[in-house]
Amino acid sequence: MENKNRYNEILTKEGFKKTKHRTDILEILYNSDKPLSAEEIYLYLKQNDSSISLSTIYRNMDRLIERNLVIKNTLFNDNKARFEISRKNHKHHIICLKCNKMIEIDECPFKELENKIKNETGFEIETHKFEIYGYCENCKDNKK
Amino acid sequence: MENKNRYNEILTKEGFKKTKHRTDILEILYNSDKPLSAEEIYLYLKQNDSSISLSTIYRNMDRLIERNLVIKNTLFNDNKARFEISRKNHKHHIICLKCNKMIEIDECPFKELENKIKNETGFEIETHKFEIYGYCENCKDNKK
DNA sequence: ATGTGTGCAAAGAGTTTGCATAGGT
DNA sequence: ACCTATGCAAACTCTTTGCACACAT
Repeated sequence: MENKNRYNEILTKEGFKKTKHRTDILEILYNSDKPLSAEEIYLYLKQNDSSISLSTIYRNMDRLIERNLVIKNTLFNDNKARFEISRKNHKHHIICLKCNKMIEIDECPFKELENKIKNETGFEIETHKFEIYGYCENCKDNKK
Repeated sequence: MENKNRYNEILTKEGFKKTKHRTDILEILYNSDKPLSAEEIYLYLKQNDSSISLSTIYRNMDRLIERNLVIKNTLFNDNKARFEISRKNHKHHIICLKCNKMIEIDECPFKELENKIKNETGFEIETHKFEIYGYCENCKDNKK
């Protein structure tokens, strides 16, 4: 956690109060290379001598998502929401169907495609989701 | 529902008993142009003078997914699972963030990318998800 | 001082499970 | 006859909400 003040300015501008919980959540997501569930955030704080209630996490997520500071990710198959920081350069992942290991995919090759689809459908495009699923090297010979 | 026997052969081969509920579910998904939630399937049958319990739907889904006859889709943001028939040529969609209107995207341009990622990560790739989100022509001037 | 933020417990929503009965082979 | 499939109700998991108190501005 190098810079606890990373989000101070933005929080003020967006009308948020700067609370410890809010900055904690944002820092955890900022420093994570993968989307985290509410429970994962909860446990992280617990293991680092802090404490927070799950309802506080969910309530903050709602507001941070509204202001586009956080993105809700439902790409796993366990019906559990995960959250990630909204970054200028978003990332996609490849996810192991057995152990849930995730590796980032560097490129996002969808800019052209989005333009094409915008023209064809008249949609105003906000975002997209793309993830690949399979079995990682450790799991692929032992899928069950 | 043109052909109630579409899945009979497959069901037998996969060790399923041919029950009315199972073929109903498969036909509904087969004839739907979008993924359906368990409740949507439940209501569809109810409105068509049939009846089924939600647990039956969920139990069937688990088994049909195991055999790759059905795909679980978690790409919506409401933490509700949706199910779709597994087709030879899968489709991607663009989804309106307000009214949930979906339009199919014709192409699936990810075959090359999958090969590249397979080589880079060692993953054995099973599938991928890709959807685009935005506002359709009707909703884009009135997002709230 | 005011309004926003928080914890706790309870409520909600979606999904899963145990058990007795019904139905397919 | 056997074993799978189903309905019902209860249990479970994740998320949301009401309320009283705490904290940031």
